[in-house]
Amino acid sequence: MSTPKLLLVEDDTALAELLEYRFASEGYEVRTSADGDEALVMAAEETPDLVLLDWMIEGTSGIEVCRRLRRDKATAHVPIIMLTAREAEDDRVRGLETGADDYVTKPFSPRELLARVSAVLRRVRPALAGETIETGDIKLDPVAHRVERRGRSLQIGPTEYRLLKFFMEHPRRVFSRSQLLDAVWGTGSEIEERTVDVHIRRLRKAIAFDNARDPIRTVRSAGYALEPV
Amino acid sequence: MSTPKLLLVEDDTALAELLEYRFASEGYEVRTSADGDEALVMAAEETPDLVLLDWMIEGTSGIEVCRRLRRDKATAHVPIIMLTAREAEDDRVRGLETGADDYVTKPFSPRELLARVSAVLRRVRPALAGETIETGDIKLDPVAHRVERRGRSLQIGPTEYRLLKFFMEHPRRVFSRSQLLDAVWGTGSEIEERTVDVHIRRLRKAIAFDNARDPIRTVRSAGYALEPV
DNA sequence: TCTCATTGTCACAAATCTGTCGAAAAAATG
DNA sequence: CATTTTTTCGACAGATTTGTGACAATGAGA
Repeated sequence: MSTPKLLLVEDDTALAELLEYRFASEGYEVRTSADGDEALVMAAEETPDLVLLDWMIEGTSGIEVCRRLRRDKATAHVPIIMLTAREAEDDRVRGLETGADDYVTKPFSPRELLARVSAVLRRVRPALAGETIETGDIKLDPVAHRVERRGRSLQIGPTEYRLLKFFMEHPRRVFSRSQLLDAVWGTGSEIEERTVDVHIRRLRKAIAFDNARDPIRTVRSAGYALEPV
Repeated sequence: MSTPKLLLVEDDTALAELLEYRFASEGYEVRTSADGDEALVMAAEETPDLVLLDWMIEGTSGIEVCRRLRRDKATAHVPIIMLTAREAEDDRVRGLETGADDYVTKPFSPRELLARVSAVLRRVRPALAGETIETGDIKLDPVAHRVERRGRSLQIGPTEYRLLKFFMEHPRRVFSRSQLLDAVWGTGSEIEERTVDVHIRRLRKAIAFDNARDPIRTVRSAGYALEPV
């Protein structure tokens, strides 16, 4: 899974370190700069997934950084959350008008900022916020109805898709044919149990990949299970 | 340009009226409800573009309304801004975790809320804010009502235009025929579902380009999606 | 009024999916 | 090793779903 990359622009060293630590421990990759111009260079070097921008930094002002980020095509669509002083409503409004996506007023708790960051990422890049299911090397995006393995997208039929999705929602667990019929075909479907085998085979074929190991395990006289590769 | 539709859930009548007035005069279409359950019904009737949700309402609580909005497929992706009391940080964090996009703490100025709403809409549906949207090599200018691909402008009918615009506002996502009917033709239109197919074909034809890949993906038994090329 | 673009439906063709069989293969059993 | 049980595999006909061309109705603009 890709770890979201944050760019933190904050000249209060103590606060910066605190945040860096918290975000890192939540699985984010954080790069920090205390200076507006330096931050712009860093953003140009490696486009971050989200920018945390203190409004009151020395040198190039926050609002100017925001504007320049928006102007450059590479960073024009990177979400920006600004960190502002509580009182300055004007700043906040101006920030939103300039193109920031959001703000958090100081003092804030790291926990709150985390929730905010994740909410914004969820909006902008669902895949980063974990709306997709990942099992081993298979990724399934329910919103886009798309399945890929090792980055390559797979061609997969409707029933196989539902079957795979069900398996991925409950990895490692063994399901009997009748359980699968209930879960995937719907309760009370009058379908031959053997038919499940056929769809398992079709699913296997659909997700087969070069010589990668088959992630679907047959449990003799019990059913099938998906084992993350 | 289309006027953004807001749903305001607020049981403080005075505040509700104030906001209604302000937003209306800024070109928004506002529907108001003082009650959670009623609000859910209203949202189901006509999907709003954004929900303003007071956290402390009588009856069904704000958090519950939020959760239910998220659960229903039709409203799952409608942005929600919650209005909370200043102190309750826990509520705010919980709200963001439940799926709200944003919050504003009371008391707030209408001006600030306006900026916030417009920021969220810009992020989620740029076309509502009058910005041009770009998806892959297709560019759509909602103000000029023009579409171009790789610099060359495309001839495109009204319905196909709305369809494309909707797709471009939600790239990659799969929409069923009935969702498309609701979104593009308007709720409750009594139109044959298969008609969507025909317009998809017309749209495909309109945006076809030399031998460029067709960006509209058919998802069998599910619907259609726009994939950036 | 006439013209022309647009719209919603339909019917048919094409593509794709589904559930079942029976034979072959593989795994347990004794 | 022979037998029994269970799973895999290939094939196929019927069913669903989607693509496409044609057409009549509608309505805006000349």
